[in-house]
Amino acid sequence: MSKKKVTFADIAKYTGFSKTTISRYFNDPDSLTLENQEKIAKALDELDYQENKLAKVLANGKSEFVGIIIPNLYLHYYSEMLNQLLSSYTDYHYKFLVFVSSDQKELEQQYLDELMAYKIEGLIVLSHTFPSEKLASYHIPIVAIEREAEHICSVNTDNYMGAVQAATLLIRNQCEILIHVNVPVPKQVPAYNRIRGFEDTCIEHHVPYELMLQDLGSTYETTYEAIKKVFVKIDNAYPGKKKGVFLANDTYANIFLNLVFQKYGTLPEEYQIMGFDNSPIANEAIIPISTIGQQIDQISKTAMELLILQMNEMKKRQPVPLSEPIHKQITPVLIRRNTTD
Amino acid sequence: MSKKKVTFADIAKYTGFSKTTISRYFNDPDSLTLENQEKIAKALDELDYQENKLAKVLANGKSEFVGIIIPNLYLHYYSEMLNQLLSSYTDYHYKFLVFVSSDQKELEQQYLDELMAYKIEGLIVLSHTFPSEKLASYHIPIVAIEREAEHICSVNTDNYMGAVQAATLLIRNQCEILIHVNVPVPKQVPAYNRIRGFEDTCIEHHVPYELMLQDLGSTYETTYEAIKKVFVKIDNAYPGKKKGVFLANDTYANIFLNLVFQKYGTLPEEYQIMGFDNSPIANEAIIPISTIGQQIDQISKTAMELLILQMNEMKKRQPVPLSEPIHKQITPVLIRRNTTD
DNA sequence: TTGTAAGCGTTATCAA
DNA sequence: TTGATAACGCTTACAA
Repeated sequence: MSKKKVTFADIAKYTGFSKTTISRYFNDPDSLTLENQEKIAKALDELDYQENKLAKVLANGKSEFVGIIIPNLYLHYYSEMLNQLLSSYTDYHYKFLVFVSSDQKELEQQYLDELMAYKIEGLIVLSHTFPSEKLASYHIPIVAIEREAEHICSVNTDNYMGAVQAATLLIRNQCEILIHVNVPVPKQVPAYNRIRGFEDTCIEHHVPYELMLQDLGSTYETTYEAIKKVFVKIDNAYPGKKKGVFLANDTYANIFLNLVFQKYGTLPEEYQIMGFDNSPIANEAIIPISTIGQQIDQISKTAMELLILQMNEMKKRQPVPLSEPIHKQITPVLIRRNTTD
Repeated sequence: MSKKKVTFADIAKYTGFSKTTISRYFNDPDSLTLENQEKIAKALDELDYQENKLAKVLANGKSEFVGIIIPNLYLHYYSEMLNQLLSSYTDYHYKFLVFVSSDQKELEQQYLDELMAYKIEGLIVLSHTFPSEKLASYHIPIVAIEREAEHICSVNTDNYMGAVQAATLLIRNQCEILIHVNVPVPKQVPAYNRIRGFEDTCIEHHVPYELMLQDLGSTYETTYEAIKKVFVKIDNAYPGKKKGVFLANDTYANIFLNLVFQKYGTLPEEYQIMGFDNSPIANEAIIPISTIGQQIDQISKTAMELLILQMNEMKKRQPVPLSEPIHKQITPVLIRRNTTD
């Protein structure tokens, strides 16, 4: 029974060295003779030593913890992002304390308190609950992903370019009218640029367009009904015209496609459909949907690099915080599948 | 600039109490007079005290950490399970250290080492990498979810009952031939019982059936091709017969449905389709797919309860570990949608 | 009701 | 290359 835990003191006693030397064995092994390294290694093994990182953290201040606050794991975008972030362990060995926010201010405040109490070295925020100003006031390394980030570093998809790519493809495919289906996005959130990019492209190419911005429900069922109304409206408004429909995400696009397919038994020539996100549903739809692929792996990688940059700075004796938050954009990729010619 | 962190010693000096009293203020406030409580509260506020849980843990041994090792977040089943587990913070205030396993033995060993080094109080395992015997050897509270768990506590969906429900519905709907599409599941994993439940039900009702157990690919594309072959085979083998097809998950079912739909332009009377999992794709398919719903919230809840049971035991002076691992089953629910009459 | 002092298991500083 | 000794910030007997 390995009841009592063995500590550096035990190893020291067992080998005749001091605790300091044992500590050195772990943190700077080359400062010991090879012979002594082996002695200690042997003792470690024989006593079945288990390290205690908490004690280490208390002594040296480096928790190797990164906090993550994420809105939900229901949307593929978020779960895949979390997946990528967690997978960065292989490269950096940071450990992640993960909280799902569900948008309650008090709860999220608790999360922040806990994260601070556990001495996280950095924080990645995807939730929208707190303004970046408040987050910045914690004075720890932070990176925001796809959210308002005036006062903190951030990584976003280049939403503008994504919309430009989508609209351009629809125009190139001879669509006579372009329609963008979206919710009324607040100006300060990054996704607002999808609307701008779409509009600018249509104007630039002198192509007629319509912006359908409205509440699109919050459950699948309500969303379905909302999109259905949108479909009926479009289908009636532009008979015989080639319609390029750019929907704000793949879930919307899939519903729209299903509605078209159910009415016509196929996807007629006069409909072109583009989604956004490249989530699985775009690929698994009755006809694989063309979409704008957010490069989640790139976003995650960039976010970690940006965070580590700041965390490394904090480890210096005289940390010089960034004078200005750094903002990065990742260009999305156009994924042509079967709903665009 | 709040540079130097304030500790109990500072509060003690400031208020004239001892560190012990400050500690008591947090852990047993009622042992202080109301007046002194207020004094301390005031000091805490004025000095802007930030607690340090790591120091606390080192002193009292209770990390409030639970480790989670999960195979991936790509499958909705896993991401939703993680979501539910993380959400249990609201009830129990355990913090979660999350790792995604990706099935590499060495990496997963690292995860376990880290988790032990951070003194987790308990562990939830969904990955299949290590046998339960090895996990049990760590002698910490563990709960396995939907995996081999001979030597550790576990929570599983009642896969047998799920398959019985699916097969029974297909039989009740007058299917003349029942087909189960699955991969060759190893006997020791819980999902094996889906096959047994299906077979037993068919036999009991004297309904002809076929088991199609074969490799179904590991990417969407290979899976699509594999299911396509299955579809062609079934479609040729039983012309004119009412076929009840029970697929091992909703992704398979969706592909199968798409193939049927593409061939016939609709779902013909002679096809009945059942999936498994109740993942979003079942609902978002061209026709909403009937499925067996895993009660992920129940599973998660039960898992946490089972873990907390063990963790609480460990906190006693004389912990008596469970003599036998406890295994719980959660009955899934039949979700009738539009692919079964 | 409050205080003293010895931990918890490391690392950091300074000496040797 | 190695060792004493004092942190790190909190808890917990044991005393008062």
